[in-house]
Amino acid sequence: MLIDCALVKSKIPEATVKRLSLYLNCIAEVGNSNSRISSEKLAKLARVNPAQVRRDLSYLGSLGTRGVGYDLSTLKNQLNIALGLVEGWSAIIVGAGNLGSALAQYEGFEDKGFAIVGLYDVDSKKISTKIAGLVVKHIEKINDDIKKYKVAIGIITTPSEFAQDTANLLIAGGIKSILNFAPSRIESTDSGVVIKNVDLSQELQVLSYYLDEPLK
Amino acid sequence: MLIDCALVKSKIPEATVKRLSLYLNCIAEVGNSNSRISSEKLAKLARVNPAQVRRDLSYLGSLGTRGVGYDLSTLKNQLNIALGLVEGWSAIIVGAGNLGSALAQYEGFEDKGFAIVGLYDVDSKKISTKIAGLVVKHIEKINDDIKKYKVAIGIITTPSEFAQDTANLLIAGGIKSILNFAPSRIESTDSGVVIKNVDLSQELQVLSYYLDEPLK
DNA sequence: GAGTGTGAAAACATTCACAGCT
DNA sequence: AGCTGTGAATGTTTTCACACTC
Repeated sequence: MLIDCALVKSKIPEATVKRLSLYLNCIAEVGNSNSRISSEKLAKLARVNPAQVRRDLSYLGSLGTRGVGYDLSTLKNQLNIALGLVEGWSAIIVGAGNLGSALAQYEGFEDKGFAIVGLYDVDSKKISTKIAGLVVKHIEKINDDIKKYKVAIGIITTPSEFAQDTANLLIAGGIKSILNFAPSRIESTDSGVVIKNVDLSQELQVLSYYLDEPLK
Repeated sequence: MLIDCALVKSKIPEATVKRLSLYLNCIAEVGNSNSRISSEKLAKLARVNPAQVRRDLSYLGSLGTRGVGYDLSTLKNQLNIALGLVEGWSAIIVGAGNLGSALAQYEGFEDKGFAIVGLYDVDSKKISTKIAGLVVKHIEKINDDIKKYKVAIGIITTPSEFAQDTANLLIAGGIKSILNFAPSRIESTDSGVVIKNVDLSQELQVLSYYLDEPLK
């Protein structure tokens, strides 16, 4: 039997993908005087089990050195590659209110290789003002910009009632994935488009459960 | 044998707790002309399996009626009770920038029974201004307010470099749980305090993984 | 000696499938 | 007839424990 490879990339479990992103954040803060890190140290930073770290990283190949640990810069690189953060995805934000403005200047995005290339609204008071280095544009410019900047990701921070319409607009414009921060859930009208609804109050509700019943 | 009950509350799995919060959001949007909902309908709204819905809700007791479904208002009540959203937790926000302002007026919070009772900063330009009905106060007032309003939850939206100091301040003030939206991770200096680090860029990174490798 | 990489075991989560209630 | 509640089956994730490498 000859080949059975190349195209068969080992799928990384969803739970692991989330932690890879976590690991990247954890080591971002590690001083670069240390050029190495062990699974135990990383586990402590990420508050997970060391075996978990090793298992997760093993999906990226044999990055570590037995008896030594993982080389920090190699690890950063490989995590970035695995998560597709080296492609430099472009994203746009629809809704220039507080949440949109906050995300536009969120330190975490640019650091991770996401370029926010546009910020849109319908409010004429906001249009042409500058937020986090971006000029707010009218939403009707969106279609052109998606093509022009090859935008892959749309971030929705409009009021709830406009979230679905905005999503439809983005999908019609050819965007491939949407992150919705509005509190109402939105649906994809096109199965090729990935939609992620982020519920900012969910974490608070989960916290509430554990506050309420510490015995459980 | 006599008792073996009362104190023994059946623990709800973490994955279920998250979905309970999701279900609550889904049914919030259902018109109240319908007084009932079946596991199948709710499953469609939440995009999960109907059996999942039934299993999850069964942790709250036998809420449904066979052959009929779940009574909507009972369901809402029970979800609120299970998640501890009826205690009316008070929360404060530290950091009156865009993110803090966005959260202060986030529709999702008040709806879910969280009262934001304070908004703090150190910037004298912001102090005494009004955001979302709240007067921004200097952070040195925090200790008194935590006691006065019996604040259970602290929300951190400061720049990264001040997040840990802010957390320490909140913990010293007697707060029981912290939600950190700053992009750097913070640690608890007191094991009795629950800390949740929310990484707004994580969802984007996960999205990036799936954009990058749709084959996986 | 120190720390990775990974089979095998254990824990956890989801889904099926159907008995049982209304 | 319709839909819940739940044992049992299946699938996924975490953890253990140790052979193996540097």
